[in-house]
Amino acid sequence: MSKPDLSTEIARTLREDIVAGRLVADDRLPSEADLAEQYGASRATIREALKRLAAQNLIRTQRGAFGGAFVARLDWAEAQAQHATMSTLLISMNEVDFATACHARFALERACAATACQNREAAHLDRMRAELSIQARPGLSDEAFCASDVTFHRAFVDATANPILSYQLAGAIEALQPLMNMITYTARSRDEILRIHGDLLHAVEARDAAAAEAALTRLETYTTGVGEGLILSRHAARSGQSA
Amino acid sequence: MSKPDLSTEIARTLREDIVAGRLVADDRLPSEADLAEQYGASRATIREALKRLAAQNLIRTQRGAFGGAFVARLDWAEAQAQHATMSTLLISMNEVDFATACHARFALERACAATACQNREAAHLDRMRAELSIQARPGLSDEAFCASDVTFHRAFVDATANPILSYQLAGAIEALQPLMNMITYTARSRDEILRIHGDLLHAVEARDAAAAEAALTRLETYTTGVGEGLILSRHAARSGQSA
DNA sequence: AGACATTTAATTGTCTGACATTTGTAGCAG
DNA sequence: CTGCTACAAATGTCAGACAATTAAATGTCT
Repeated sequence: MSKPDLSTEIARTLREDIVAGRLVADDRLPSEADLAEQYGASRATIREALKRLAAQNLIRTQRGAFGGAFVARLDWAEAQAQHATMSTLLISMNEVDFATACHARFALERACAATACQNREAAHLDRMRAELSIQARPGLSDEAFCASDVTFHRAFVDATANPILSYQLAGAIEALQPLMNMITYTARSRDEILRIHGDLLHAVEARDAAAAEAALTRLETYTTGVGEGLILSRHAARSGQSA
Repeated sequence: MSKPDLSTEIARTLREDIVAGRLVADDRLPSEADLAEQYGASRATIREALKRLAAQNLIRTQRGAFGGAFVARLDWAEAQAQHATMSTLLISMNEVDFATACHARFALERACAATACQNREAAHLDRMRAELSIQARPGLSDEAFCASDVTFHRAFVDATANPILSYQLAGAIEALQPLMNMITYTARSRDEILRIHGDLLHAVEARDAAAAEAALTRLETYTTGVGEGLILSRHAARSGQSA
């Protein structure tokens, strides 16, 4: 067991104080000078520890008189963004194959179906309808179509009115979107997607969970199929080139 | 738009290089001195930037000759732990009520049922059986029971053989466990839990997805019920005291 | 008294230069 | 070939200084 760095240790201590609730949102930490004295470290070391916490969105700092480091009020949106980038990295680094990613994404989204059908309100339906009409616009760029795709699905999971589900799902959907885009740009048929999105909207509107799940399953099947086809043709092209 | 700190900017630049794949796992970053020269900043500032990246598990540093900062190979387990602590904080800070947390947890876990039943192997069943027998031990401490509970459910989601699902779910399960524990310590009947766990195991063994989902739903209903009861009794106690 | 300008003090952000510590590599001795 | 030593390249830490920022206190004018 190698001894960790001092700054790492200090960061760990402070982090535990926050996670355990000994330091609560908007509490002010001692000034860097005070912390330095308290931990018997130099200001530079303390600052490195604080920067670690800041990178994890556990604290925010303010300059000037009566400034300092404050325990951050971590909100859902911020955490979601962080979750999404971490998932993105994870997926790209571990080279998850498309079928696995696709399966996970829709399994998770199906988990929202029943709750979304139960709790959806008019505003959610409106958001979904708005995105649907955007997606139907002729001449829409691929980028815009994909962005609207994400928004549509986020509106769907938000309809669960469960912030935990929203947080988990929206993070996952955003993280997997680059993979999805990759195939959208080349091969996805917008008509088929639009049809399924419409079915999903109507299912949620009718509070028909089974139909919503069925729509998502169809979307999964379709997307997986397109992806597989692409990979096959790419393999064929590659072996053709390398031969 | 206030200008962000230099160290923040440098961290952002390097992070983008990593996320965009311009720097790839195990690549070595320039030394702190080189980076300082390159960015026109002092070593201290560079170090603060690097510490931020280290806190996000994007790089790891090695001391000594030919040491330095290397792009980290982010693995599932590490990310999962980070995901779990972030979720824990989020839940405690936003004071999610028990019913919402419970519903989200089981909705997500049910999302795994079909896949787990399809892909489960003997090893997964063995792990689940082992935990089940631990949970049946008389005189088992509450802490040990809860720990085994977590392990049991993680074995279940691992049976999906889908690392993305495992990552998402295990993070969520661990994050919600403290809330679950809170009620376990006081009121949960182990017999009922054991019975349902047994049913879940048998459903997975028989590859019966519907039965697995049903077991999870029963567990959700039971847990939610116990939680509600506790909250009610607590409210009653509090109003009794404060009156 | 009230509005506005100025000073002040506290605090973070950055720089500089130094030294301590760690660790792979090269060279040397046996 | 093995083991020891010396070296060099990094990161880790420290001390002290100055710059920049900001809220509060103080002063000033009307």
